[in-house]
Amino acid sequence: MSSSPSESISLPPLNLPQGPEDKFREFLEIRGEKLTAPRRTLIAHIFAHHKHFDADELVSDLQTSGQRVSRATVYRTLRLLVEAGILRELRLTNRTVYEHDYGYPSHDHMHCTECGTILEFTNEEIRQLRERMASLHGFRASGHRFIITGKCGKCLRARSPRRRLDLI
Amino acid sequence: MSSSPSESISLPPLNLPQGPEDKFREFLEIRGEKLTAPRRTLIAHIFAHHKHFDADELVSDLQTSGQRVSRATVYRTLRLLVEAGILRELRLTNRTVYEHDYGYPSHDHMHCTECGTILEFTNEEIRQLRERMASLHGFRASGHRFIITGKCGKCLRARSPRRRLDLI
DNA sequence: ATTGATGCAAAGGCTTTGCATTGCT
DNA sequence: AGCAATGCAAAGCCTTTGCATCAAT
Repeated sequence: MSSSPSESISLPPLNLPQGPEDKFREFLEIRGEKLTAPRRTLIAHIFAHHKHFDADELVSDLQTSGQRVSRATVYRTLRLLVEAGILRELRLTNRTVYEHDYGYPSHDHMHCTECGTILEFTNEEIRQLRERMASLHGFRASGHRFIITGKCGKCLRARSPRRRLDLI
Repeated sequence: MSSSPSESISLPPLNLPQGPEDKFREFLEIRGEKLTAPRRTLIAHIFAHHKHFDADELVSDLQTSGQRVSRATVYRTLRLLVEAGILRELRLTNRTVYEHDYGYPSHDHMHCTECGTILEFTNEEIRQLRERMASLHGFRASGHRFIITGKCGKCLRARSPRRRLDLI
């Protein structure tokens, strides 16, 4: 068996100079806003796991774990966390998911159109390419999205099962 | 004055072995479906201009030009055109736009977060990188999205106007 | 006290769908 | 005739917003 996970493959975290909550507090303070209880609940929850999630999953996960934050607040807070550079928003074909940004190495994604798995990978060339292309066109890049779509190994194997007997 | 256009910069079209309508007819025939009058209206309209557009623009552009196709049919047809590989769907931050795919060279995008301009560019390395990354992770790539976000030259100039007098 | 945050429910976009009607082949 | 497409209006998602209430400084 390979060790390939099924939902989202993580990269090793960076060493955090400060936790995401601190970072959020700082962000809010600058804008004269507050790190309230619901917001802390959310950030704690989000950083307890490393996975891609959408707003709805967040709401129901919270409910499951006994906590509760209103849907409106979840949406409002997600937006803030993205603005703060703590979460990154990823618009996939069917849904919008979020992932950790702060304290996590920059990376790109492969998205399996079959099972929905999101795989993360890093490659330095992409950023270089982006800078090169941007300056070539008078652009100043602030970010990029590079998403490879296709089928993951698991789905490829499932679809064309290449039975053992054929190999005899 | 530079020659930079404002809405979407086009690449030179490829030589079409068959027109987009033929391609669509072929696609539909295989599925036992029909190239009807509304569908022809749509495809003619879409390929009359080369620009990025969203569903709503398409509806109103049609109305302006006296033609009329119901919103439902527009949505249904757009979906078919994407399935047929004739249009490509691009999910930007705020809206979903479509662009010509069939008969048009493959390319990537820069998206100005300031004015919304979409700029197209080609670069061979991206595809190679994509294949390399995919096989490295047991993936079979079927496509990719590479969107560089930032500010276009025009907006950069507008923001920091660097007045002529300063240069004297 | 004052300012912002929360929760609720309502409102909004955008997109899809059920269904009766129309139109091809 | 028979099957699929259209148009309309209604329904569905997901997300945002108005507003009264609550909380924290």
